[in-house]
Parts: sequence; C-alpha cells; structure tokens
Amino acid sequence: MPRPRAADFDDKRRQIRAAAALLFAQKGYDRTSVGDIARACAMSKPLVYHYVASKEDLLVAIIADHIEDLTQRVRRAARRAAPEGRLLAVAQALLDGYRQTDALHKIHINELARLPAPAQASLMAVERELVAIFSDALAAAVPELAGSPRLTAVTMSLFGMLNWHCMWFRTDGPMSREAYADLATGLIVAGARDLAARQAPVAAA
Amino acid sequence: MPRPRAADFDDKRRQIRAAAALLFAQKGYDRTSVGDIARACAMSKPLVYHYVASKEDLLVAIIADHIEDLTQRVRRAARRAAPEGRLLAVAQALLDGYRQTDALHKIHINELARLPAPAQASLMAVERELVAIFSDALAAAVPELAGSPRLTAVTMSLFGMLNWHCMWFRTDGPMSREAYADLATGLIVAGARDLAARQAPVAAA
DNA sequence: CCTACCGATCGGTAGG
DNA sequence: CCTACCGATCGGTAGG
Repeated sequence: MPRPRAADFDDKRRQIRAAAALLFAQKGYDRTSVGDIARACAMSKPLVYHYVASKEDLLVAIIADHIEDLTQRVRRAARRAAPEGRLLAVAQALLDGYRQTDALHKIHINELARLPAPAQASLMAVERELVAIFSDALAAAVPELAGSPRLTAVTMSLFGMLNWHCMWFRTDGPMSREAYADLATGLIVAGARDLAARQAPVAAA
Repeated sequence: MPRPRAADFDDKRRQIRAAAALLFAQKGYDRTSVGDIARACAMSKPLVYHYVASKEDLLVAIIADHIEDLTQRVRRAARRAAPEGRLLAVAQALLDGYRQTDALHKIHINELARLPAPAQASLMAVERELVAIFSDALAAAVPELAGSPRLTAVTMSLFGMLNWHCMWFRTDGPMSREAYADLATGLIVAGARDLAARQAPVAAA
C-alpha cells in the first residue's frame, strides 16, 4: 500500500510553483535551472523533483493556475454586473487581475510558445471559458453582434488590446488601468455598433 | 592598413541571419545552439563567429532588420494612400508584412523579453518610427484625436489588435487578413470618433 | 605579417 | 532527503 502523501504536500508544491513563477518571469524558463528553483525554496534539487514531475510540468501548472485564477476573477465580476455594464466589468477585472499577477501574465505571454503543441492545446482549452465570458458580455453590450460570424474576431480584438496593454503601460503614466479598460471597451462597443449599422443599414427605424 | 573584407562578407552574414531566424522561430533562441546555426549554413562554428560577434548580437540584428523591413513596407503604403485611406493602408501593409515574415514576427514577440534592457531599449527606438506612422494615420482619420492625450492609448490599442492577430488567426478560417485589417481599423476609427464626440459633446454643430 | 578559417577543445552547467 | 554523479551539450576561443 503506498504511503499517503505528507499533509503539507500541496503547500510545498505551491511554494515551489510560486518560487518558480518568479524566476521564470525574471530570467525566462530556459535560463532558470531546477537548481535555481531548489535554492529559492531552500530545498535540494532531488527534493523539488519529489513534488514536481518535470520542469515542463511545472510551467504548465503555473500557466494553468494563472488562467484559472483570471477566469474566476472575471466570472465573479460578470456575475455581479448588470448586463449593460458587464463588458466594462470583465475588462476591469482582467486588467486588475494582470496587475496582481503581473509576473504570471509575463510567463503566459512569453513562455507558452515554448511548450509542445499538446500542452499548448490543453492550456487553450482552459482559456476557453475566459474567452466565452468576454464573448457573452460583448453580445450583451452589442446585441446585433450575437450570432454574427464577426463575434469571434471582435472578441479577439478586445483581448488583443487588453493583453497588449502590458507592453506599453507605465504605472507612472497619465492613464490608469481602470481608465484604459474604459477606453478599450468604449472603442470596441462603439466600433461594433458602427459595424453592425453598416452591415444592415436602416433595417428597422 | 587592414585588409578589406571579402566581397561576400555581407552575403554570408545575411545567410547566417536567415538560417538563425528560422531556427529561433522553430525552437526558440535559448534552445538553438550556435552549432545548430553553423550546421544549417554548412559552416564551422568559428566561421560563424567570424561574421557575428555573439549569439545575442545575432538576435538583436534579426529583430532590428525585421522592424526596419516592416517600417519600410508601412512607410511605402502610407505614402501611396490618400489621407482618408491611410490608416487602412498601413494596417493592411503591417498584417501583410506579418504574413511574409511570420517567423520573424514570432521571434520579435517571443524573444524580445529575453534580451537585456539596453538591447530592448535600442530595439524600441527602432520601432518608434513604425508607431509614429500609425499615430499620424490615426490622427488623419480622426482629426479630433490629433494632439489628444489619448492618441497614444488608441494607437497602442490598434497595435494590440494587429499584433495579437497571430495568436488566433487561421489561414483556413472564415476571415482573411485583409478583412481583419479592415475590421480592426473600422473598430478603431468608429470607436475613436464616438470617444471624441463624448469628450466634447455638441462643441459645434 | 596579414586575413580567413580549421580541428579540437576550453571551463561550466543543463535536466534528471 | 542528501551527496554524488551521469550523458550531453552550452557559448566562445585557443594554437597554428
């Protein structure tokens, strides 16, 4: 009969993930050795391998945890908001989530491409709910978009704006994260309404 | 007096950059050895170092070349288009540039963060002209935006949409690159006009 | 004595 | 849960 896991097994694993996430964000995945991670945890390298199957597994777990955390924040924001304000609320929640987990966002953006295709696909599956929440909120804000073949492209446009934000945003700049979430959703909603109007000009009026 | 460089020195250097770019895009910078690059060029490793100062220099040169190529394409498109059509023209040119240099775009997105801060800063300086062309085209399309403190954020929103495109675009999907350039500029222009109208409601009418 | 370039190997470190 | 290691490979440079 296999010996049961120590009571603090999951704690240790979390500690390793947190330490690894910091190092991956600072130096990049390939330049971080498992020995670096062990040192940061004051563990031996073999002990790290007691809690973690492989370095690659560790990266996948870190990114998956991050996406699940974002999804939870965004889902909560969507639930709380009225349909009219839902898109702004989820955009705010996403950018706010990036603020709190900025190292994790960096790992997600920079290291995902380094994973083999199956691991990437499984992470994209985890991301699907997050995308769906945004699609639904967009369709609620611009009803003409619901069921449109352009809904996907418009949703991804908004994701592009929000995810690219980290590339140019400065904390000491003139525009806060909240203001940018407001600007981005405003651009998308007004743009999508205009698009719908041009698609079906004077349908009913 | 130093002997002049061989006549094909620049050709050889271009060959190395091209081979390295392919490998960096396929396997990532850190997982590509200088030996891999040498093998792809049918050269010895020391011979590669005759043409290249370091592996890191090679990465910087590849990204700088790429940004300069994109800037040239976009600048040409801007010159040819009338002011009203300029934003669409530069967006088309950028997405078309990504199609033709898709490996280079991947390197730019994925490997830039791995460079030391000074190298990143020098590449961002090279990028400045590209950003400026987009800002100017935006200000031409939405005159109310010219001189606005929001011009930067709106420009970066468009860059976000266009640069994020490679993350979800499928060649076999329902929407072409051209159609997406059209959609993205349409969203931005209509959104920016709406924004300006809300900023200064009924200024003159 | 120059450059261009070779075969061989340097000191360190990677994941496991 | 540690020290001690492995097969392999890294970026860069030696002498000639």
